Amino acid sequence: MNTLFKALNDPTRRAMLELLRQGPRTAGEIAEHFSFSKPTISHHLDLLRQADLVSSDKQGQYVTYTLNMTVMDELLGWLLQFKSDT
Amino acid sequence: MNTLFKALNDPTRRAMLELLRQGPRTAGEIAEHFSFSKPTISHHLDLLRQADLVSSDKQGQYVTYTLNMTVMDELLGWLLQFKSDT
DNA sequence: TCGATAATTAGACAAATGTCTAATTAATGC
DNA sequence: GCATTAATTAGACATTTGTCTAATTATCGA
Repeated sequence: MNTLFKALNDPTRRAMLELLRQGPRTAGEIAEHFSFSKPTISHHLDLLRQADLVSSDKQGQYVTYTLNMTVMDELLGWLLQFKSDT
Repeated sequence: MNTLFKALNDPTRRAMLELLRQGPRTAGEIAEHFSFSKPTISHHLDLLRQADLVSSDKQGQYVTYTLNMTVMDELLGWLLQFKSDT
């Protein structure tokens, strides 16, 4: 839960998730959408992966990142706990 | 959105929200539940207020904090955007 | 009016975070 | 084999964050 909120607590990473919503992308393709250096992008992607928000798959020299929704459900559950009994 | 995720990105603050789920509490009552100094608690409450996750009401020397769910709906909406078209 | 209580503000400080450049690893194609 | 390309790792650095103690503000009760 900690790593999840940590991963979400950055506008760039949230934008990455919204980009990946359109479908899997390689690290390079993701990097093109932002004006940060490749290592910075790589670092952000790493944090997203740590939170299990994305999965990565290496094919040749390319690494493709894919959105992983299952962990979002955990967040959804946490959130709904507040809505439950008002 | 930024202040919201920032506010949620701390276990103590999330625990505060869960505590307030049981009903409004004064700053002192909230402080009793944690082993941090009062100023630290006050600071956390301030961040929650900045994110509009809680509202504060001063009655005499006591300040009562109340959970405010409306902003959670914003987060819920952001979240559901991912669930929408899988 | 004054001491006690509730809470916040001010300021310091270590730890975590986001960014960069330089170096490294791994795969491709000639 | 070697230059090129994709991506990550390493390390540095400024900024932000979470915590503390000390000081301040505001209210209560006698």
